[in-house]
Amino acid sequence: MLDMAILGLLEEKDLHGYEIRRQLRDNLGILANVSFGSIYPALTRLEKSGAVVATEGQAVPGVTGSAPAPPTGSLSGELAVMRARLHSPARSRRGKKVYRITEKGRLLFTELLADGGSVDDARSFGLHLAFARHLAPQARLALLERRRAQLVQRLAETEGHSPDLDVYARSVVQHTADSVAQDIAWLDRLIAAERTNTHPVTIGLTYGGDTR
Amino acid sequence: MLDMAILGLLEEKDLHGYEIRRQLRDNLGILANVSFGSIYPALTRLEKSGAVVATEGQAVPGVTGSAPAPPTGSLSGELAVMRARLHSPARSRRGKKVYRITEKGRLLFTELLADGGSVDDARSFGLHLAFARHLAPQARLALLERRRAQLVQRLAETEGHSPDLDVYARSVVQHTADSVAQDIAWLDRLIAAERTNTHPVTIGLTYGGDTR
DNA sequence: GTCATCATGTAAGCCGTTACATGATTGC
DNA sequence: GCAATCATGTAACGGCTTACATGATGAC
Repeated sequence: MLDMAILGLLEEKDLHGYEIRRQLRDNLGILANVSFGSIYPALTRLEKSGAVVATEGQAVPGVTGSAPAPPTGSLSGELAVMRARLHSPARSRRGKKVYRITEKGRLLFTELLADGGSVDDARSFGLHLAFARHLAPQARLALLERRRAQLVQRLAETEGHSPDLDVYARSVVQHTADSVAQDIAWLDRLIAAERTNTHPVTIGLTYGGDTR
Repeated sequence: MLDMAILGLLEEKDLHGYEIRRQLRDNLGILANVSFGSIYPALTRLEKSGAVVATEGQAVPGVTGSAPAPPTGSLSGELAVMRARLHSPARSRRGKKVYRITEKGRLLFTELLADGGSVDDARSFGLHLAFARHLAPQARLALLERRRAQLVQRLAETEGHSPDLDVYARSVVQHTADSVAQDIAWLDRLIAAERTNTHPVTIGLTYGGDTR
C-alpha cells in the first residue's frame, strides 16, 4: 500500500523521503501519519527492486537541461529537481536522496493500482481512487463498482441481526451503517459521473473551477 | 484492542473462542474479520495473565444451578453455559474451552476502557464507545469529547492546504472531510444526550424513526 | 462414509509502529 | 553556539493475517 502511494507520488515528480512524507500527510489526508520508519525502508526496497533510482540532490552537473525525451517523463523529473531547489531557497543538502521512478516502477505502479484484490478497506480504496486518473476509464469504473458491491454486502450483513445491544453499542452499529450508506451514495455519484462522460481523455480539463 | 473486546464480551457472559469470534462479527460490526489466529492466542495470553479462567465445556457436574453469588456474576456465567448448551441442540463438544472473566480481568477491562491514549482511530473509538455503559458518566463524556477534539483538529489540518489535486484525489479528500464532519455531528448528538439526562438509563429512546 | 460445521491451536510473515542514532543547515 | 528543522537511517517490537494441522460431531 505504501509502495503504491510512493510510486504514485514519484510518478508526478521526483522527491526525497522527507518530502514524500509531507505530501502524504498534507496533500492526501489519507495515509497521514506514515512514519519515516516505514518510508525509508520502503524506498530502499523499491530501489533494490529497480522500481526507483536514487539521484543525489547534490552533485548535479548533468542537470544542464535540454534533454528532450518526452515519452519517459524524465523531463518533468528534471524540472522537479529544479523546482525543489527553488522552492526551499537554493539549498542543496547533504544526502537528500532524490528518487526518480523508473519504467519498471511505472509498470509496478500500474499493476498495484489495477489489483482489485487489495481494495478491501477504506484506506486502500481511498488511495486507489486518489490515483484513479492513471487508470483506464473501464478500470476506474470497475474499481468503483467493486467497492460499491463490497459496501452493499457489508450493509446487508449488518442489517437484521443486531440483537439486544445497549444504547451505546447500538449507536455505534447504527452510525457505522449510516456511514457505509453514505459511502455508497458517494460512490453512486462518482459512478454516474464516470458513466456520463464515457471514456473522456480530457476528463478533468472540463472541470477546472468546480470547487463545490 | 482485541483484549478489551474479548473482556467486554466475557463481562456479559462466559464464552468460548469460536463464539467470541461470531459475536465480534455479528453483534458489533466493528472488529469484524478478526481471525482465530488472533483470538486464540489472545485468550491464552489473557488466561496466563489471570484475567480469565478456562472452564471446560464438558464435565460440568457442578453446574446443578442454585448457587446465589450475585456480586461476582458467576450466576450469569452458569446461565450462559446452559444457554450455550441449549442454543445449539444440547451438544457438549470436546475441548470447547469456555472462558470466564475474573476479578482481575474486570479490573483490566476497566483500565483498558478508561485509557484514552488508545482512542485515536475509528475502530478503537467505536470499540470503546460500544462498551461505554461500563464507564462512569463523566468518563463517558470525557471519551466523547476527547474524540471530538481529535476530529475537529483533523478537520482543521485538512482544511486550507489541498493544492492542485486532480478530480479523483480531490473527491477523496472532500469525502473524507465530509465523513469527519458527520462524525463530529454524531458525537455532538451523543454529547448533548449525555449532558441532558445526567446518568440516564433510558437514553436514545427518543430517536427511533430518524432515518434521514 | 463423507461432508459441513464447530472447535482449537501453531507458525510464518506482513506491514507498520516507536524509539533510537546521526548529522547537516539555517536562523537567532 | 544553540535550537529548530530538515534529512536519513536502523532495531526492536506489536498486532494481526494467512496458511497449515488437527480433530470432534451431526446430518445426509
